[in-house]
Amino acid sequence: MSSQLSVPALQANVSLKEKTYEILKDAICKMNIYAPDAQLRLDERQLSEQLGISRTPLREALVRLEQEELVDIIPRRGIFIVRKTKQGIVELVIVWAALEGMAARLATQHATDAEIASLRRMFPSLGAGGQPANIDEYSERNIEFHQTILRLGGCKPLVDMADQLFLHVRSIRAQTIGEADRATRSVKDHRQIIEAIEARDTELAERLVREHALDLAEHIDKNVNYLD
Amino acid sequence: MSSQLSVPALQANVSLKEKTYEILKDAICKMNIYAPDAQLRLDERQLSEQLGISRTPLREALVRLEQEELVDIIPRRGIFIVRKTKQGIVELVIVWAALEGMAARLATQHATDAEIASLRRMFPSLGAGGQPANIDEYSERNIEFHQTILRLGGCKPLVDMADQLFLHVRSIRAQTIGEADRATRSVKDHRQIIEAIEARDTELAERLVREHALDLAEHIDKNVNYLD
DNA sequence: CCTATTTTTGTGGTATACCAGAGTCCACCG
DNA sequence: CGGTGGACTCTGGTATACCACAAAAATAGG
Repeated sequence: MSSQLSVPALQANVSLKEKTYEILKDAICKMNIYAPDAQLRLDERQLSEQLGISRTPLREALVRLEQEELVDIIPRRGIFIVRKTKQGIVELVIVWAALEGMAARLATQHATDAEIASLRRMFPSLGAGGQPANIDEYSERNIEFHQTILRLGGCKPLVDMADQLFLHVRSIRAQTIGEADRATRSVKDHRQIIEAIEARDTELAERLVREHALDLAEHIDKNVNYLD
Repeated sequence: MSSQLSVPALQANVSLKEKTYEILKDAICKMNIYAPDAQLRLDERQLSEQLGISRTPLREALVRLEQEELVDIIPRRGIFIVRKTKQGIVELVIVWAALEGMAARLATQHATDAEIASLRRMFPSLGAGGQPANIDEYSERNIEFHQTILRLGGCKPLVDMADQLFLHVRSIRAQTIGEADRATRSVKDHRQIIEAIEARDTELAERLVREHALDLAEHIDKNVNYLD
């Protein structure tokens, strides 16, 4: 037996407004807000009952979500989950391209060799011909890859802002990643990006990362039609 | 007499939490938070009295400010205006470089000639040798110039995020703009940037804008010491 | 006189009650 | 039958009272 008293964490010192914020954010991100029958309206009183809390911390959580443009609070009308338009999502991806491009730039200048090497460990299971064996795993690795580049830049606000953008793009991502064509191309792009960063080629790394993201933006613009 | 009934606007439909948010944001941005004797602590109850409102809308305003990292709410300790570190500000300027660079890129591709021409009207009064005649006016025009580039990109989140960053950098900006040397150089940079955008040279415009901003970041890093 | 402990006080956190405006529905009137 | 007016209701907005925890102050013990 352990000689230590192990208590089950008991993270009670996080406020209700914080927990509520996390729960709601999670719930909104996980639901398919583009389904035709999606329930976009949130009822304060009903929600507070479901959560077993009063309206006060709930409202503070909602204020945060409103600021992140996840919900829209219309006085005396209601609280609504925001549906992004296609153009809105495309614009967010463009911003992402700018952020990740800058991160890649910084990574070539400041990241250690060991950090850069970690990028290579991010694609373990590729089938013959270089396509990903498992699409779900690939999707996870893909996200991880981009977040790692952001992190290697060593610039915290860059990471934070990209994470924020990611929230909004997540819902659409699953739809675009499915095409085997894009996945194969994506793997190739990623290899080139890694090589550029390894070579400390600042300009090339930035350009490749930016173009990779802008390519996604263009793809969404052309091929996603179930929005709007 | 006018044939139209002119009502005095009556913009009463903005909530207290909104007004409070604006007022506080403004107040925080205008105060010198780096003064040694600066009062960084905010008292909820005292503030609500001063504003003539209850704590509820005030707290909702504070939640927003916390999310923008303008204040830090520490449970059962207090609410504190956040002092950015020098490195923190440098990082924000780096992000800015990424955003404005992307905006310049987009501007070369999508902005109309008329829109681009508006950039030139932004520097009316230069003395002999190209230095700005009036440092305050120059500072205003400078800000306007950069915000215009952001706008010409035609990508709303780019503008919004840059505005957000601007809040945090504003306090330090007045300090760095003063040096005549930098101002002269800045004017030259701006002219080159305008020319690149006019020539629709996407790569050059992006590079010049980025380098201009990164140059500011470096300058802050090297020459600003009254922080920390 | 110093230190350890208890008490007090002050802070943000939460719950609740009430308010005001917008939308809805139905009765009334033309 | 149709349109209009008004009451009703439902929503978020606001005010207020109370709670829990932490820091500070007071006090007891050495």
